[in-house]
Amino acid sequence: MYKANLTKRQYEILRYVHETIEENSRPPTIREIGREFSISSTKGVFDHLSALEKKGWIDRVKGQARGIRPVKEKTERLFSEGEGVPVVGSVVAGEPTLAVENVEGLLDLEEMFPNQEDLFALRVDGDSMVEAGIHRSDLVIVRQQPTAEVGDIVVAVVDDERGTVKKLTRVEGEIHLEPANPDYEVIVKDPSEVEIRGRVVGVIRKM
Amino acid sequence: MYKANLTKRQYEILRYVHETIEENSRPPTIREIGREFSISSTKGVFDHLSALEKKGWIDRVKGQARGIRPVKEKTERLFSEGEGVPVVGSVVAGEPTLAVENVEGLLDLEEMFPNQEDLFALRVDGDSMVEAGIHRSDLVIVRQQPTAEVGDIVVAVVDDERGTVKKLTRVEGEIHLEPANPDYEVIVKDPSEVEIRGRVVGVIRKM
DNA sequence: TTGTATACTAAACAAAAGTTTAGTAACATA
DNA sequence: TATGTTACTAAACTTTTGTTTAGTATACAA
Repeated sequence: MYKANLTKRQYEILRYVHETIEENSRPPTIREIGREFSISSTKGVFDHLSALEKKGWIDRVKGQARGIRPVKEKTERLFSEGEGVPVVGSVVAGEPTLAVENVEGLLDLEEMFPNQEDLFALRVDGDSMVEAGIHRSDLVIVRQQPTAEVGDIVVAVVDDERGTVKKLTRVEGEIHLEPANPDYEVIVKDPSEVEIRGRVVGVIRKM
Repeated sequence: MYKANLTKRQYEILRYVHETIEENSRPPTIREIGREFSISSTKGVFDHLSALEKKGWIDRVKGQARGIRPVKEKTERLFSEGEGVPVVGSVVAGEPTLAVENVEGLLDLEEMFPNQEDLFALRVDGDSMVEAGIHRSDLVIVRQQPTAEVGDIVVAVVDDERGTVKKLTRVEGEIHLEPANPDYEVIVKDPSEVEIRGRVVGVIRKM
């Protein structure tokens, strides 16, 4: 056994198929694989594909040109070396930071903030939320919603002004939009005067 | 003219090719396109592909099965509706936040923090940098480097301990690792006792 | 009015690619 | 010792797929 119940040859061929799709947006033909690995008979390659299919790494569309379809999640997991930014659990003295043992996983930003229709990003232009860790020019990721819970950091529009990022609280029937910076004052409004646009669910900063 | 110098039919066929690749990891054959659009003759489709090629939207690998290769950037730009989180410039009263006019672009996290070999992400486990906007359990994006400039926020290993995130300064030949929290003390060390592992280039927080 | 682009049908052909049959050899497992 | 898996060759066969030829019809610009 080589890796993940595959033989070395099967692993190499699966990798070649995966890479060909990445590069050319289409799977290789049996003869292309044969050429790459110097296997003169198409049957030689065919057998490898049958083995890969049996072991659940690929699907095949019978009789069709370039009918190899790697099972996506499995295959991507197998060949994900170097794809994405690795997340390390801790930095320890002596060892190189990116030693394989230290890597806990890959940072999947698409997964953290997927293409959901109700998400948008807004660049922050004041410093009223610095103590909440939201700085000028940070991007806040906002989930669109017309209401929010007390304690949420929200994007709200008040007095026909431009939107502002503040912490939402309620005191005696009034809405308080609290900055996280002593230099700014709490905005106190009647609920009818505040339009809540969404709740901040993430912050991204590039320095 | 329909969109981007294409006829309606050409646009539809290009979109079908694009979507087929997205869904099945391989381009359609000429006959598959014909089936989709009820074009009984392969020549009908062939002509459309020739037109698309001539107009620079696809490349073709002559004589090969599924040899249609959409020109990546152009095609992706054309069909990128809804892909990614939109970045809005500001939130204005009255208008729906995600109105097309407000969208400045799409948040491309892969572009912000690309798969560069020297990047890694580290989850912050203390609160010593809160005043620099780095909170407990934030992910910091770190560029690996053995030295850094004064003023940089760095990941450093001191005294055989686990790595720590601090601001780097130098005073009279000594290295100061300054927290951004008055509850913590500055770490003062001889340069030989400090291993700098990298510089913080980004922060990502999910709430 | 002539040429060019678009949008096709129908049929045939050639090349590419998948599939099958027959067989060899090494190696591990029961 | 028999059985199954791996890893192939060689050759033939079938199907799929790309390509070409011949032709129709419409619309538009020079």
